[in-house]
Amino acid sequence: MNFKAITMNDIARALDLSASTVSKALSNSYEISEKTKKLVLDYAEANNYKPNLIAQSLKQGHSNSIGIVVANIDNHFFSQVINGIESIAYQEGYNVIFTQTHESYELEVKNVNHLAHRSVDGLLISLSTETNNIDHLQKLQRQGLPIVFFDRVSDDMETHKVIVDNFKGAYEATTHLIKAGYKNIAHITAANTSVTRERLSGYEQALTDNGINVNQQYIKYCQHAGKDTAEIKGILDELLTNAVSPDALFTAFDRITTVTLGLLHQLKIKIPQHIALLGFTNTVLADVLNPSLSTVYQPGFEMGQEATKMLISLIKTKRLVTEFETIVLPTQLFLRNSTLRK
Amino acid sequence: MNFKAITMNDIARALDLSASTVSKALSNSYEISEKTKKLVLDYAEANNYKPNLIAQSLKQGHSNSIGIVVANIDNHFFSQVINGIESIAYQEGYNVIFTQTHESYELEVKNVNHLAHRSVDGLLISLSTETNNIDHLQKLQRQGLPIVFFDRVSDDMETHKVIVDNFKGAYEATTHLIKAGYKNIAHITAANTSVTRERLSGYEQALTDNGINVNQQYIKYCQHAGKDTAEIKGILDELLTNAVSPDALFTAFDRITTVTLGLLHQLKIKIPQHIALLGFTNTVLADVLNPSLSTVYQPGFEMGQEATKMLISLIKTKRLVTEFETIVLPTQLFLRNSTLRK
DNA sequence: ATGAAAGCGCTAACAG
DNA sequence: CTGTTAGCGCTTTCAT
Repeated sequence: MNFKAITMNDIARALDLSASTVSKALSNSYEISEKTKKLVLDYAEANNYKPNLIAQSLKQGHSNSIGIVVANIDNHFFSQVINGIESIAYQEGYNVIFTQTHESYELEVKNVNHLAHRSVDGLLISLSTETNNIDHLQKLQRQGLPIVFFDRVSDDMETHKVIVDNFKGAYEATTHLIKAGYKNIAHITAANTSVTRERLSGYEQALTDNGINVNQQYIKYCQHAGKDTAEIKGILDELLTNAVSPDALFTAFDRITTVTLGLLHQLKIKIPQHIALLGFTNTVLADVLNPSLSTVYQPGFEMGQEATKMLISLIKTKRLVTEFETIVLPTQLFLRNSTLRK
Repeated sequence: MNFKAITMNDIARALDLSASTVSKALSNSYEISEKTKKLVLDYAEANNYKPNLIAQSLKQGHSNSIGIVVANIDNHFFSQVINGIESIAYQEGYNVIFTQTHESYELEVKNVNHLAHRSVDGLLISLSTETNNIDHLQKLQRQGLPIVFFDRVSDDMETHKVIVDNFKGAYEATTHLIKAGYKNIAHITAANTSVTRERLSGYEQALTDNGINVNQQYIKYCQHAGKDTAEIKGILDELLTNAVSPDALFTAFDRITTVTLGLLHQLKIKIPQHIALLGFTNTVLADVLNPSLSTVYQPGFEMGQEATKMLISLIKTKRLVTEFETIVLPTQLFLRNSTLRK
């Protein structure tokens, strides 16, 4: 059982023409007579001819498709980014292939290489939490593959990037908690990404600016951005048995935020009476959670759009690009019941 | 700016060998001496050689990749299915390419054809709500492309299918509402899919079996499975201004369920006091919604796994397959506060 | 206006 | 053990 579609040679043979004539007719070349064009087009139509895109790609050296690498698609933020990417890509005639790293460095390398050597014309990537080393990307960039970073970026490569103002988003969130009367604000975040560092400094700066000492015992890292519920459970246990248990949590990643909410429920901890909760998440359910959840929202759709526009411009440029841009989008703070004034 | 990776010919030229020797060395053929193998392997390693998968696919007529078509990835159910698919596919050495139809027939046709002619070895598909006609799939099947349906299937094609027991899931859900004391149970569902019909009959049968008349005014269809919030808003308005306003809602699709919850909140309708809510959804947040949400859960991960196993077996079979199987997985009913006894 | 031929990168049958 | 050759389906010169 093997997929066999009709080819140009089949058409050529059937109509007693040459393959090159058929090719030209199909692409509406001025060299071909109207009569022949019609003949070919009608036959192709009638026999459901579709060009073999693999052969086209091999011949042309490009494929009109772009590759996407994200941590997980079952994440509100990333799925919004993907929708933004698609919206621009389709409009510009590009197809989109996406892959998940599941926060694994190994899978990231594998997927990146697979995409590159399946001849995507460019790559859009948000690094996995495990990734420290971007050799795999640098090699491809040196070979001429256009790469644009979004969300979790690396300083080790010069290219276009799209991020949100993580520092400001975290600063505003933390400041809100302080103004609402919370004093002992813990921070749960993912290990090792650019996003981690920026949000952490926003958190620390807000504390400092309000005369609160940064307590290292209140800063907790998850290895895989919240995929491991047990790990977050352990972190909460540590925080809650601390000499001074925190009265608010500021969570920095989508999955960490929602998992934390679930765990606090299981522990029968009242929000915000016992502990307030505010986190980065793009869930559309924030309003209908119990309690409704104060969130830092990231413009995922717009991020996808901007990154894609930049990538396509890189793809289309013939000359070497050496001037790169980093777009910084604003976050939005939505205040709901999980951070009601103390 | 064009991606140029090192090729086998580059290696052959550099080492003064022929391309076929290099090819054989790289695939560890018994024909090649250890010395030459080492020479080639080392050079390839040092120069970051990666085979051009496009060329391999063209040559071999297959690509070790499978294509997935779903409505939307930002849907808890579908993203779980995708994770199930990946788990089997990777293990069997296949890569996965997925695309979204956004419930559009046109996009479905486009994506299906794109995948097929980009030489995926097989296709896994859940139909869009708009799809009535599966010519596009039948043509490909006739040409020998293995196709497996999951979730939203069609009777118009003989092939392997994986579904859940939609009738039973809906029957149990409706019966639960009745037993809990609800009398006027409305049903909001998506238009036009196999899933719609099966869940609708489960709902109707449960009513009938309990001596309740089926009221057509209580059965409402959304055109795009809940993507259009305004449409659901309109439906709720109609239901609530009905002569006898329903005291319970049974929603049949993931997105419809969560959007309905949000809209009831906006309308300041108390759940379950004013209206109970129970729906199909795979959201992991069901426990922490307000109120916690009674749900019909579908084993998405397992569905993805089963479908992929079947597809890969079809791909690997050389002879024509004429005996097809439909796997039916059970749903699970989770009772929470949104359907508390009246 | 049409066709012959070469080649994209790779594999495989066949020769040596 | 290594090389030559042909060909996957398509595009693109270059002839005719």
